[in-house]
Amino acid sequence: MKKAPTIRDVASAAGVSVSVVSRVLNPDSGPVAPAKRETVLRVIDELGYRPRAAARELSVGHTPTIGLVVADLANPFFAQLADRVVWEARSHGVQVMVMTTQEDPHLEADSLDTLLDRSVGGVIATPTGANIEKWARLQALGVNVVFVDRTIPELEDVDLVSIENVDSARRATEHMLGLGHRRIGLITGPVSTSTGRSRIEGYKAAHNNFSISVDPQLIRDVAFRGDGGGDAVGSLLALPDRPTALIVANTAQVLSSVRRLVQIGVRIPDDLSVIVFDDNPWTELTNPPLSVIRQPIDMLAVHSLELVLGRMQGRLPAAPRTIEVKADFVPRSSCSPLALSPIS
Amino acid sequence: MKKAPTIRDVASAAGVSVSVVSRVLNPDSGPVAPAKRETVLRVIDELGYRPRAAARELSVGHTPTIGLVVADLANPFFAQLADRVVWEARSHGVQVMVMTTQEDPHLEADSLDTLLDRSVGGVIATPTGANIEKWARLQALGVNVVFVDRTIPELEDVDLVSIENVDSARRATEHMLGLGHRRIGLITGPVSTSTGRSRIEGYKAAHNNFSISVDPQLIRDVAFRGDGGGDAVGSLLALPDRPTALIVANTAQVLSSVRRLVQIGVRIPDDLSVIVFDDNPWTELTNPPLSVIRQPIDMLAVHSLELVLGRMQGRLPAAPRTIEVKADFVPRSSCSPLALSPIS
DNA sequence: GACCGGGGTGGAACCGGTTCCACTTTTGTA
DNA sequence: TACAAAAGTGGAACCGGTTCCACCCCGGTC
Repeated sequence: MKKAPTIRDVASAAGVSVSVVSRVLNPDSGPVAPAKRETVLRVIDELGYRPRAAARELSVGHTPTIGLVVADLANPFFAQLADRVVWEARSHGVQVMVMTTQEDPHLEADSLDTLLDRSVGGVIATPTGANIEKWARLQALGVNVVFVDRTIPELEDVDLVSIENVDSARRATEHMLGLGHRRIGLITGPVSTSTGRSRIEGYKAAHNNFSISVDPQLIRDVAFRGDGGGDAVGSLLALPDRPTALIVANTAQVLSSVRRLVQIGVRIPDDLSVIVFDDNPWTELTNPPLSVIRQPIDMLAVHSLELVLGRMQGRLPAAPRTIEVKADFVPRSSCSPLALSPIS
Repeated sequence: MKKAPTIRDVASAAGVSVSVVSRVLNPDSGPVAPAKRETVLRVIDELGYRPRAAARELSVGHTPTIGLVVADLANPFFAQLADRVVWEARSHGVQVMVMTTQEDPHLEADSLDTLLDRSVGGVIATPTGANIEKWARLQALGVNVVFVDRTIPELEDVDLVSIENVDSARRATEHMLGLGHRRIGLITGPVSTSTGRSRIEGYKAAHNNFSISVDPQLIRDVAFRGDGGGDAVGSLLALPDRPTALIVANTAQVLSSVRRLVQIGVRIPDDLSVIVFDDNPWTELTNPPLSVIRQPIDMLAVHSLELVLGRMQGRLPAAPRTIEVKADFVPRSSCSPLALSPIS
């Protein structure tokens, strides 16, 4: 438990000044004679010296660190996103502080304070939708903010990386309509979120294209947390004129929804055609394998990191950027044409 | 982008010295007249002042931060563990830096360096098994290390939190033996890991209890990364005298293994009885639902955090602790008795 | 009335880096 | 050979907190 050597220890052991050691540590910060550089490097190695991040941070005013604020690591979508972001960031020499909000605005506010205290240069986040003034403050203090997956429309000047939500929902819906389905249930995120609204928009657009009117009863916007998906499944199937197809467009509620379908023994696709958002690893292990809208998580991670690092290095125009990546529709076996004359 | 106020700004705005502000910030560090405390708190609020973590860290020499080093966040087991640890830590006012190793010793070494640079007080990790001297160095520098799930036997004085690996594997095996199975495949982690060895030990113990000899061909220790699980499934089923039961005791390879089973159309449990380690959310959505050994992730998280925080606060005896928590066997529908006269 | 004790306060050193700047030495060129 | 430019170096201030310590002032005690 001996204490770690400091830059001054290195300097005196190498017979040079701290300035020289610092310049060896940070190439391009000034010239060092090759011979001394050698000596210093050797001493550093011998002593096992490592510069302390806090000291450097204090003096330069910021850290090569970004915050990643997601709702819930237990959700595979966020977990994979986090994995990719951490991984990509490392290859850029950037550390990531992962924080979870559990969709709770208070926890989100806490996380932001923490990140602020740590002087992170940027934040990648899936915002809960609240804390608008807090996000604004963060930006005012020079922290670069990139939202991923969802956004807060009230907030200007924020970069956004997401999938083409409207289009993805439209395609899924049109696929069902094309199979002859006319009553299509939609389970999506809260209308208070941008994704919730966009996906409903896509759903309606598809109906519009097919000149079919939309039954509002079939649209369920449920919270990300809790068991809203399962409950929505229950109540949709209890409808007098129950849907023959279901689109689960709420990533966090897919598991809950599918679990309920399995529990009540719905036969897929005979009783119900199903498309879910997000290609979790298990979606092809169910019986039958589920057709999915696959969010290209790698792309989301890469682009958001790109944006936040780009801004941190000031090599991006000031105007906020919105990057929408295409989501693939992966047909598997959970959708079938509507039987021409269903039992009625 | 105005710069954030410092403690000196607060001090002069409140008409007191920085010492007073600091004492207000850290109660118990000295007396402050109630009236001044009020003033200072008001000014802090007005200015939106927040102490910078780096400055404090530099001064006190350590941070209320721990590192969490796991193999792969995309694996639900680690993701949930991380989620719980982050969550629990926050309630103790402790930040968590999540790092992933992808089972790569180099990346692990990198992560440890980073954590060291940031002066974390403790580390919770699932070690790759390498970097022994690096772990030792970390400890020598006063960083408290707690391993979770697996350990490195060569390393003394490290706390460990894991499930009862030997016992869990033994119970799963005995369950199969009790159903009449005599050829039971085992897919487990590398024998270079403690979990790999323990689970093989349990498997053998069960056979011993039933006075049945073990066929080494049926034991496959495969790497955590890659597609070793699927390959092992393939080769086990290709055996002339193929197993009638399979235990997948390699958490990371469960998905790969089950995917292969589904691909080649093995009927479970008719063709093959199956038990897998780890109750991923999807294990009850497969057809049929899988019987699992459920690792109590919450307990693992709580205990490891408890240990690391306890050590950081110096309120634990010096001797290393090993905490083994019981894993539940959750029977579902993927095991059946061996048919008395199989096709032969 | 002298003395002691303690609450309350501010000055200043310190933590371990970075960076500016003044200074010396080397190098290159006329 | 002379002299400017460039390379190399070290001292010291600085980042923003914490903490030690000296000091003041007040009340209580003999």
